[in-house]
Amino acid sequence: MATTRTLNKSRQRDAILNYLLPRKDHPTADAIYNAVKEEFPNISLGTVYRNLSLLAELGVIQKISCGDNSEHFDGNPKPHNHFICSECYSVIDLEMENIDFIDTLAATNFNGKISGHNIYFYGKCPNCLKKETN
Amino acid sequence: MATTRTLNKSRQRDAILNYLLPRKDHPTADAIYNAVKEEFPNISLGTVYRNLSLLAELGVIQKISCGDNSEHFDGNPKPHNHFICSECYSVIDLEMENIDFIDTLAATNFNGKISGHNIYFYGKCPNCLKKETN
DNA sequence: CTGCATGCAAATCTTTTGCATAAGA
DNA sequence: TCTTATGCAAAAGATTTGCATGCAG
Repeated sequence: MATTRTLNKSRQRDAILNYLLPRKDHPTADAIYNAVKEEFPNISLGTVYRNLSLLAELGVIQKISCGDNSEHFDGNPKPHNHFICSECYSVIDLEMENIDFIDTLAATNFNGKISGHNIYFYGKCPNCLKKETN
Repeated sequence: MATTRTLNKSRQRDAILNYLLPRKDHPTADAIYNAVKEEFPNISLGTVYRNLSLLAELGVIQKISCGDNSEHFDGNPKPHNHFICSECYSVIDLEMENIDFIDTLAATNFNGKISGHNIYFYGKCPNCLKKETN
């Protein structure tokens, strides 16, 4: 049988979500922990991790692996593309036209089933680019 | 001044590289460690990590973050796209036509400098797909 | 009440690092 | 002999987990 998951209301989970949803950057669990701690001084890192995992599983938020050895979280669950700065590892949403047709291109000569993709563009972010010009 | 790096020959590094280069899968550092240990019973995990990082920096191999909380390594340094199974997390090379033009699409409305991209397609790998049909 | 959620600490896992020694040039 | 590489163990980070307790339904 399928796992039945009944969610109780939780002030902590709400706070985590409220913090993350309006953000444009993509904080780590630890950053979220430190932010939410201002409202809930006793909240624990474990709770933050548990809720972030839960929310990601439910598809309410996204988990992003950008290669700096810690997961980042994105309050926007809809598929979209990211830019990761090779220098400072900041993660930025890219607003670009839909290119889902690449799934079809990828499916050629592949025996598995492709259901989507994540694209990480890389290079230098506006900030690092500016610093460099100095 | 630029950092001058003089590489000595190293049997261990060669063994790591020889193990990785012909592979089609994308093992983790630990998997590589266990494999190379058969030839060098005394090799240490630290040495494996040090050499993998070094080789990745030199552009001889690639480091791949696929979201399972450990880095995978790809003996093919040339840009190409990967498929990651949502179920078993195996990482598979995709052979598909070049779609580098998406960099240009992504650069629209973006103030940073885009120098490339990594695409991770996801879905079910041939193996998991087969099991499911049973 | 009954079960889900939390806080806390300990445990895991992955990766990095310091240091004394070994190997390469 | 001088520098780079290694092995080992400890350290550092990130994430997970066990458990007793607290809160929601």
